[in-house]
Amino acid sequence: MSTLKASALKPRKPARQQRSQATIDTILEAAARILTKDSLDGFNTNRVAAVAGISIGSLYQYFPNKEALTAALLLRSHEAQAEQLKALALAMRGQPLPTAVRALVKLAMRGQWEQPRLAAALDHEERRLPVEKLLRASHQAIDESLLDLLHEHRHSIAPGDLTVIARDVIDIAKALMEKDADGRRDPPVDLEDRIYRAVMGYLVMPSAV
Amino acid sequence: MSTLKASALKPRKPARQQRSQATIDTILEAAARILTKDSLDGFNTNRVAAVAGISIGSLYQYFPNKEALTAALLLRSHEAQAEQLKALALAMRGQPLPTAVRALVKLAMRGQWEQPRLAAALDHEERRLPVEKLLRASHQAIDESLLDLLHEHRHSIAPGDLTVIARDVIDIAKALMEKDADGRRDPPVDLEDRIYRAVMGYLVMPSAV
Amino acid sequence: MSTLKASALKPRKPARQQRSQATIDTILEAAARILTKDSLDGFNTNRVAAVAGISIGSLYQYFPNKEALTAALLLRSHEAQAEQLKALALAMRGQPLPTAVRALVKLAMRGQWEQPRLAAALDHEERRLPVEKLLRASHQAIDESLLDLLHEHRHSIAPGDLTVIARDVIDIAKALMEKDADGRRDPPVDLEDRIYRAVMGYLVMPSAV
Amino acid sequence: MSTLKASALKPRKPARQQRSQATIDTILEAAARILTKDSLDGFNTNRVAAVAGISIGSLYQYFPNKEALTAALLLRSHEAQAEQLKALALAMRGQPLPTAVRALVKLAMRGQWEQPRLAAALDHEERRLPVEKLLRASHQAIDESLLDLLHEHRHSIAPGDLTVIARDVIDIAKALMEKDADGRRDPPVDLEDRIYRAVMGYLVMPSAV
DNA sequence: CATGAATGAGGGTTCATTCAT
DNA sequence: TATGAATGAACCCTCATTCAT
Repeated sequence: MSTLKASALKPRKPARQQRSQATIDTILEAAARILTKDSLDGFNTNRVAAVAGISIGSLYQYFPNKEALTAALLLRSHEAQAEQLKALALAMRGQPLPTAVRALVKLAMRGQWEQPRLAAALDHEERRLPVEKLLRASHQAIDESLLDLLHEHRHSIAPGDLTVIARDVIDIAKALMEKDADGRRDPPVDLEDRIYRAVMGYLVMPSAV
Repeated sequence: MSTLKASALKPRKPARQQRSQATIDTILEAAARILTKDSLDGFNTNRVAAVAGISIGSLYQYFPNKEALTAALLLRSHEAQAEQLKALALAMRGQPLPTAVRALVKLAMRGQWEQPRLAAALDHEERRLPVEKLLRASHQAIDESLLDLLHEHRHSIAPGDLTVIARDVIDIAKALMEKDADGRRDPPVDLEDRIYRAVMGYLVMPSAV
Repeated sequence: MSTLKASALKPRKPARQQRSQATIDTILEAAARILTKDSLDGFNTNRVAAVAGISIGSLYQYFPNKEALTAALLLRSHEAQAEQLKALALAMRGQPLPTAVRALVKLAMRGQWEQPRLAAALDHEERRLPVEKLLRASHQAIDESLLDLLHEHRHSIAPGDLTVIARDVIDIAKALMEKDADGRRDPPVDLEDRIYRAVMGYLVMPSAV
Repeated sequence: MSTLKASALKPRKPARQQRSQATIDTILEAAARILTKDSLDGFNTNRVAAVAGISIGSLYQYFPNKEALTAALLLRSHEAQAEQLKALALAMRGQPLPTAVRALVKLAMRGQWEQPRLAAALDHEERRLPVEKLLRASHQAIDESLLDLLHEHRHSIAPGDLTVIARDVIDIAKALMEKDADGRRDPPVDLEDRIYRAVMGYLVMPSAV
């Protein structure tokens, strides 16, 4: 119930030296590994430091508190997604909408499926922490790529704010994946088709009756 | 990281006197209130007892551990949903599909919107706890009502396992609501339309291209 | 670490009515059963009441606190032992010492072995609680029977205070049994012989070199 | 009634800095002091930490749970005993049996008498906890020393498995001491003689009539 | 800078005992 | 008298965070 200030989420130092950056990466990878294997249970700073092979004191040298560490993880994940999406949008230029959506779904599944617990945990933390400002740039980049992807098909898409539509599409895809990902080792064979169906349906269907 | 056994989630007593049942209700209401206001942070047994105005010992008379309390909350919520859905399915018999879907969306929003944090917290806990068996009956009832709702329109719906479709529809609706519900006081005006669009789109769109 | 007063160990009422006595017996039997199966772990008043099939309130009607219940159990056990010993002493009159000691060992083993956990728990509690006064009569009766048993052989026994000798004999026998009884289902075949040997050795051996 | 696993009894850290080892010693000494003064009542982790002058968190850095602390105490005590016994066995080589037994009794009394409640508590916990594996080495060392002590007198000792005999001897001595040690400040004057008598009697007396 | 020992507030749970019905 | 709901002190234990070395 502790109230957090967005300002507390910034990493502690600019880390201009490459040794620092390497340590930070090690920490973030350790954190990601723990979340991947154990979800938010078992995700504590002492454990992260241990898995990273550094002392707990060092961890706090780079992150002023646990939330900042989580936020950094979140930022990293969003930046990676933004980048992938950007590449995808570029590659799909000139392709028909179904092809583009298929590719989008595949991308989403690749990211989410490999580490369902990590993805779910990050999602959860994104809601809990005041990270809006921190992630704004990534969110915008993601929005832009999606707009880029959708804009050339805007005439095949039912009317509506394309940005909102883009975000909804992401959330719909995530929801279906999270549900099915839970404990399983492999995704159900029909999952990709169902997500495709949901996304395409949403895009094509007019919202008013 | 503690591993839980499903068997530990059962409530403790059959509650013979009505005083007991009243206490149980008080506890569950206190728990729900805390989750509504503070989400999972601040949801601890001592606080629940304090808010309920009872001693911590009393809480543990009725629930063998915190998880059992959460599970009871979960069960209660699912049972309520199942009941509402059943009534809805009955009322929508003979109505055209769009009308039925509209009604479904309105129902979902009413449930979710009033207590978005509670709903999100319960969702999260449902994934974390081994409650499958406990909730099986409710899940089945929900499935049946949805099937009931969809079956008469099966010819307007793209082919696929209707049960899977029904569940996906629920998840899609939930996802859009959770995202928009987060901190806000009132739902965005267009939310209902967007959910309707997503659900109808999923129902109508064939999954294979 | 609570300090106990011997006066707190008395049962609450004289229990002149036979219904009361029956309830008391039920309670004591439940307590004994729990100690037999689970040792001191799991020996709590609520559980005793539950196993006895009465309410916790009723239990406290007959025993002012947990210690009083334990004390009653202890008394009962000592009284039974005293009685058995008395009978044994009588039966062994005129028998040679080895025969008497054999019989004594057999008796001890019968009592101890059947319920090793109960016996150990009671032993432990006897040391912890201020029950000396309460058990004095039983202790005296036991001493007397042992004296009775030993006195006619006093010329075969090494010199020393016969009462002290009698008590030591009991403790020696108990020690060997408790050690061997621990988890096993059946006593080692040689246990009786070893106890016999220890007891006879102690009796016959002069203490000074 | 909680079931314990032997694996949970290991200490937590290897204690790299000497500060750690000092803390561990402080903790163990505090624990021993509490058991010495108050027996198992009042032996709780918070109190141990308080008496040790450290925080409760520090205690749990070194011992994963209360049982592990108890086990460490047990191990320490057994190791000390093993060492003393070894020295004694060495010193008694070539001495007549009565001399050796006298020395043994004196040693046992010194250990037990000074801290009768500690000794009794440890005995009790040794039965309750799954420490067999942990203490195996110490037990073997003790057995060996006793064998060493007894073997050269095997012709004066009644036939039987010398190891079993050695253990019985220990148990007999302990039993007499525990009984007499209870609350008293000083041991009864005749205690040493009585223990000597019991032990010698057991050694010399043939078990079968 | 790195280390890791130390801290202690916080939170889950038990169980002897009381008391209104 | 019996009942059993309610009480709360007492424990066990975790983990984010600090700070002396």
